[in-house]
Amino acid sequence: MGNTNIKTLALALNLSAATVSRALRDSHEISAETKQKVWALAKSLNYEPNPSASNLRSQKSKTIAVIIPEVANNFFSQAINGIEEIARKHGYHVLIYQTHEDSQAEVDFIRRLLSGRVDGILISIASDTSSNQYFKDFVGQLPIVFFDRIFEDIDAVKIITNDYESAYNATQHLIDCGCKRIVYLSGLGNLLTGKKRLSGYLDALKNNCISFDKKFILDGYADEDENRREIKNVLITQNPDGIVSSIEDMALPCYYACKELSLNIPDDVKIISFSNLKTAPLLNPSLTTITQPALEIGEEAANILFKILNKKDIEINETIVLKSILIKRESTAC
Amino acid sequence: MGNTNIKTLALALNLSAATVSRALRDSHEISAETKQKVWALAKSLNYEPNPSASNLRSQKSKTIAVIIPEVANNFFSQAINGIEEIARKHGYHVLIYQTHEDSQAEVDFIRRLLSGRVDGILISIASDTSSNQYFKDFVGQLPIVFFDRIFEDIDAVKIITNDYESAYNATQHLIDCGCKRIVYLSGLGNLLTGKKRLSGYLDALKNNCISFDKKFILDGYADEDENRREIKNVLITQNPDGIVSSIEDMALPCYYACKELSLNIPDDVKIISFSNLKTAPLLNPSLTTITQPALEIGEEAANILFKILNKKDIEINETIVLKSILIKRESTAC
DNA sequence: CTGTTAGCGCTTTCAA
DNA sequence: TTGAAAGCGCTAACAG
Repeated sequence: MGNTNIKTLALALNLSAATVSRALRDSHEISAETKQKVWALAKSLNYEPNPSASNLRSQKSKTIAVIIPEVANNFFSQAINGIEEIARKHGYHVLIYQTHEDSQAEVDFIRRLLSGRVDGILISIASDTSSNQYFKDFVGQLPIVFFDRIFEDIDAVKIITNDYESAYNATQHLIDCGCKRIVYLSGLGNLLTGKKRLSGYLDALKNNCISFDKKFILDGYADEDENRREIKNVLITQNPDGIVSSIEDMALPCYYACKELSLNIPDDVKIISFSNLKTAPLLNPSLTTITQPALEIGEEAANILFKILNKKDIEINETIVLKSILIKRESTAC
Repeated sequence: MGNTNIKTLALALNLSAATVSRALRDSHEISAETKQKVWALAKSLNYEPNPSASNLRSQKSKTIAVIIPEVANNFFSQAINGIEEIARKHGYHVLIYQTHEDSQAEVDFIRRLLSGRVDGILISIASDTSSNQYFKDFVGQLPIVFFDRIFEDIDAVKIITNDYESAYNATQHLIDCGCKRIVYLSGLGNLLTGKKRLSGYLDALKNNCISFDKKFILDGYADEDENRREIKNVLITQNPDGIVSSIEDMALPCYYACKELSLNIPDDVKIISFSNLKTAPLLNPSLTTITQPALEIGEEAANILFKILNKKDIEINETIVLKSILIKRESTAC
């Protein structure tokens, strides 16, 4: 909108547009004197280069896209924070796209982004996404880094957390606290994340010779009221003394359900949940949490993307695993 | 990146670039037959128009910028959610910029955005921002809508919440519950938001003839540990029976401080806080909250911006006030 | 060290 | 209904 452009500057200084352009980019083939004059005028006129023109010419957008299920989510908003930080350092701009777990929206976003609007993509795939076929087609067209919700067999860098281990440790923690009947609140079942967490839970049970009934597993992720009813039902019929919640959104209805049934937490039932709600364990010490390093995941993902953009050599289908933090209760066990 | 462009299509179809361009935009001066051919080929080749070229030519970016203090904040992430939603509906893209409360960063972002990178800006100003002079200069250069953290005397649309009323009601609520010594945890003191909240608190005290000591007001927003220490000190020296926290980040250290001093909440001290942590009042019923309609604020702000962009007539310095929700405890009072 | 020229991909007169 | 041509603002060969 600032209507001063290179031509304006060139005209005012009796220089050619090319010289002005070079001076602005601090080219070594321009005299110090000329540079000073150009910079001074540019500054006084609040000149800002037109990005469309520059991008069109250079075939670079200085912009990356972040495609995620939701912004208003503790994990993703922290990840964006990290991403934005790193992008800023590199002088890049950050576009945000929410899929709301809709894989069709996801595909549409990506297709539109293949037009040169961005130089690279950071993505955490929708839970709804069933096939990686589409992704396989477009990986290679544009630098892309998957984070948290990834495809396992795709030719791209992936950043994940140690979900199997975390779920295993969480379950082991409950077992160590004396739990015998441990219910698992499932979520993101389609995704690797969800599968790994489930395996961790199952293996911990198995390795401790704790009996397991498939009724201990409750699939969720519908509406909250329904989840609460379902959980209540499990609490009544299975009478668990421990609960592992694989997603934050299930922990809360679980908490309510316990209250409704006058089950004391953690005396009657111990709850442990994956959650990036920083304050959860503090506001309510009975809710032990496994927290993913969301900020670091965002930073790492962005750093890798910029390495790729800068053509530093990168193992192109490297998988980087960061560690979640298990926050236990301070005082009494669990 | 998709290297098919209008020229490719034109060549393949024995048409001119102009005709293809018109066909793609469904111009009425192109025959149905030609349009079909163009569309078919475009689809089969996954053609996507190059936005830089299109933007350069049309002087429109189909992009808006959101400038906020932090993404990883319950209020702002929900607001972004609303903004992204509306932008999507209009076929617009959303750029995110975090100021981290640094007004210099804020100014830098805006200056760079005046280059045509975006068609409009949605902003919630940094608490650090002292003067609106810079903003006065650039308002008018680019459509801009202020939300939540605004300048009062600036010639632009502003979306805010009823902060005075909310703080007044919150304080009144505590008074109705029998509180006599009500401490106020301050934040965002530079901003209108902070000032209004403080006034609401003060007026409620005054109108109820409740004694007030300036020691009842605690300024915060440094590091959390220090806040906790300060609050602890106030709890000891002022012996309050009620606390109004003007920001979410002060409520938590306040909660800790009470615990450390073995003060029972809400029996000894009742806490009420501004907060967009959806689960706060549920995880811990003793923490009553005033919740801003963050999603709606985002939607409203974006809607107004698009009205401006579409040149619908808009009262250019209209101020829209949305209402916060006071979530009281379900069971016993306060 | 600086200028001339061409062109990135698209849209839009203007002319046919 | 279609085409030719110009130009958005910037950059990069190439020439001097």
